[in-house]
Amino acid sequence: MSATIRKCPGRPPDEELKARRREEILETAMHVFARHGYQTADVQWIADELKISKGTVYHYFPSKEELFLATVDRGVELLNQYIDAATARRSEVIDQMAAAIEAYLEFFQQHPQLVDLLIQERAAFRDRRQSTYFQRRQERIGRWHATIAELIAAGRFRDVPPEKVTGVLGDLVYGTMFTNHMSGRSRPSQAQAADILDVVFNGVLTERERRRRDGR
Amino acid sequence: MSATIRKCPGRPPDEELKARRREEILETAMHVFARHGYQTADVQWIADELKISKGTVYHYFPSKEELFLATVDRGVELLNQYIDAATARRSEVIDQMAAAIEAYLEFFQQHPQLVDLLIQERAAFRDRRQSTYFQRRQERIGRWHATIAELIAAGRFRDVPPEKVTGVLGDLVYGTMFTNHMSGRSRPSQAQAADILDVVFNGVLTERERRRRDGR
Amino acid sequence: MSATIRKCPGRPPDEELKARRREEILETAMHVFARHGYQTADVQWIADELKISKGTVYHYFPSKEELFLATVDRGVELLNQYIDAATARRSEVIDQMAAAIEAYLEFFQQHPQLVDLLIQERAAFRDRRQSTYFQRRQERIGRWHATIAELIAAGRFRDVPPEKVTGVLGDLVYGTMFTNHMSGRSRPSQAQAADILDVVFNGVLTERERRRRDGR
Amino acid sequence: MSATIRKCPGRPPDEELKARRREEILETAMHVFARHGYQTADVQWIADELKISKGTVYHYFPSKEELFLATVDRGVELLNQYIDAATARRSEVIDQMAAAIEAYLEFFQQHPQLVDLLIQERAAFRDRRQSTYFQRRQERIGRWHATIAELIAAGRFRDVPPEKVTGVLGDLVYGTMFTNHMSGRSRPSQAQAADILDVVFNGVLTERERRRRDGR
DNA sequence: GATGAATGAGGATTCATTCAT
DNA sequence: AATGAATGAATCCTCATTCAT
Repeated sequence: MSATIRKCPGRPPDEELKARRREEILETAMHVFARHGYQTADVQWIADELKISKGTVYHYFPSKEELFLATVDRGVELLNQYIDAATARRSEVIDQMAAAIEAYLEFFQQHPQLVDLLIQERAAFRDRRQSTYFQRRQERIGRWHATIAELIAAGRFRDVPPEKVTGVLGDLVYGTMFTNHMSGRSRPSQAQAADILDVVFNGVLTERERRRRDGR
Repeated sequence: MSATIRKCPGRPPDEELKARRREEILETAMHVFARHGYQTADVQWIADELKISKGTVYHYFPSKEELFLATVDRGVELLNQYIDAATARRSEVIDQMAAAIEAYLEFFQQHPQLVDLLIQERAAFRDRRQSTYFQRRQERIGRWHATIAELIAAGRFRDVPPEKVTGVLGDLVYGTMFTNHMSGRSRPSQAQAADILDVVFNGVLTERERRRRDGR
Repeated sequence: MSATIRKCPGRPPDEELKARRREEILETAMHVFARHGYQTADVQWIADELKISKGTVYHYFPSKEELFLATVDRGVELLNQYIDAATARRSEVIDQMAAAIEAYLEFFQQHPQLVDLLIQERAAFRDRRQSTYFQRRQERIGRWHATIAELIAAGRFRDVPPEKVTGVLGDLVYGTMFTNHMSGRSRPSQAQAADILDVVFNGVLTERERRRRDGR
Repeated sequence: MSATIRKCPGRPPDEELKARRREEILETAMHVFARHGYQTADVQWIADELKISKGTVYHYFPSKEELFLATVDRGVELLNQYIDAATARRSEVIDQMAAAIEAYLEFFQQHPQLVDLLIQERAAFRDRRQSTYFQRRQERIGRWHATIAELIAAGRFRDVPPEKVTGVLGDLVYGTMFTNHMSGRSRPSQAQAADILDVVFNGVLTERERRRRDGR
């Protein structure tokens, strides 16, 4: 299959098998780590579930720690891909923003394990590692700043610093997602997204009250 | 601080000492559990820091687990007391709401260990226990529903379900607090509270855009 | 039992028990390490032989490595004490020298485990540690240099550098002891000492040959 | 041996290549085992250093143990060849004896790994195997007994049992060589040989003292 | 022949908990 | 009550060896 040039004798390294195995291990590891926690989870359990030996797991990942971190990386990567896909289906910017929020909540509802992985990451690597989630968030937030700046220029958003908007919205979806899972709340993600957007777009004050407060 | 001159003979049944010891242990446990995590933290470390023996810790708490949970309970209790005190200082309802949000963020900024305790609680007792934080939140949220209903009745808040408001606000402050600590963000809690209130009270849309969307 | 001043309540640390246990563990460890080798030996085996738990062994020694090194130290210490005791029983210097050699060989014949400990030490800690044996040898060799200088001054030893004599003799007894154990040779230590002394004192050449060679 | 049809085209049954490979593996194994010890050394490391696969190593040697023992054998064989070559260059018997001692010390100074191999052999195979070194020594010692008997007959050596002389000399060079490496002593092997021969040939006592002692 | 993948037994160390004093 | 000693279950990782290709 692989068209790699081999020296001559010997079993050729099967790159495809390697990638498949890696993926299988990561998938299983996600469930195991999410269910039992990083510390409690035994690498043996992951091996057992895949019907491979513990040694094989260590063949693909040098340590339990690396395996865990790769699992988190993969989770966050999948999340971002999901959001990007959803966003790409809309043309209008405000629609894109709404789609992103909805996709975000939806993804976590479909993959609740990721929430626990994020918690485990912090719990176990508190001082050794900056959160994968926030690292990626940092890399991706810029584009939304630009979008909001456009909306302000177009007179559609109030003239507030774009960082204020992304900050509040980011914290809000993050808090919503966490609260969902830690409190066992289950509401359709569409409805949740709608609530968020209603409040953040329109505010909760009546127009009268808003004017009254402006006047102060 | 403690003026106890204790010596061997004839000790009175000193219930107060007992309570003080318990409190000291909880205080130390909070730091140790927050810094090292529930699983990693060694009961010996807590004993060492207090210059008592491990056996003594087990005198006051039947197990590491109970000690940890008591530590979390105490943390959440202190948080709520802090919020209540701040709220009590205002008479106007909207001001109270603002004060509560500010106090919430302030408390966690002053006691970042509590954030980690909440994470550890979930990480370690994922399926055995409902989160202390959300349990208490549940008990306390009702009063805010009433408040908001009043504000709606008074024409100051738009007529949306009070649960929508508390839901969004609760998730938002929770997410803000978590993000602060997990991403290392440090912004004065007053400014953060102001941002939150500006967005949630006034929304981000301009009046023109809001009308446009209403028309749709 | 122990007259130590105790702070107040609590079980007093039993220093005597502690020392006894340490000694017991070291004694057992010597046999186990000598028989099975450092790497192969399981700390559990030492615990089993003493009918204590592995945890207890780790209570007294922080690691297998430290336990092993303490075992070697103790062995070399006992060797030196044995030699010193034998030497002290003689008044004449040449007799003392002979006694030291005999005691040296005797000790190793009685405690063959120590030979293996020395080998294991080198085998396992080749580059991390200078040999305990040679460290102590270094500290103790000086006194023999002085003795030999006296013998030369008294016209009893030929005028050769004392280091040459201690060097050759040291290497010779070391080699003899090692050879005994590595080749399974068993000869009474007295006879061996006599051979060594005969050769080193008198040389192997006949007087005629010696003169012939001097004349060259 | 196996008559398997080989894919890669027309390689001759190259027995020479096979021998060369074996030799390369032994050479590398010597360094690796000497540096890291038998137990610690990983067969993978040997393979890595040779840029071959672990499987190939197992092609040439059935087990780690056999590989190690072959390595020791080769080392002792080279030692003996070196000594024989040096001895062969002298015609006079006492000169041959001196040359053998010098060559012995020289070889170990040039191949310090062999010392560690000998130690490792004992450390790891304490009770399973008699030392390769002493086995070969046993086979070769006879010729020296004959030589010494001749020297005694010729009136050049004192009339002592030849075994006493070979015993003391053998132990002495062995001890010297070990001490060199275990204590980090570095002295030119010629000087060391000279010291050994001076003491063993002439003894350390003065003639007067020798007579005094004979008279006792 | 040569290789890379897979295996799984084996061992040091930790630490919550118990208990005698 | 307080202490320190003792316990032993629990778990990560290594690595010699086998084997399919």
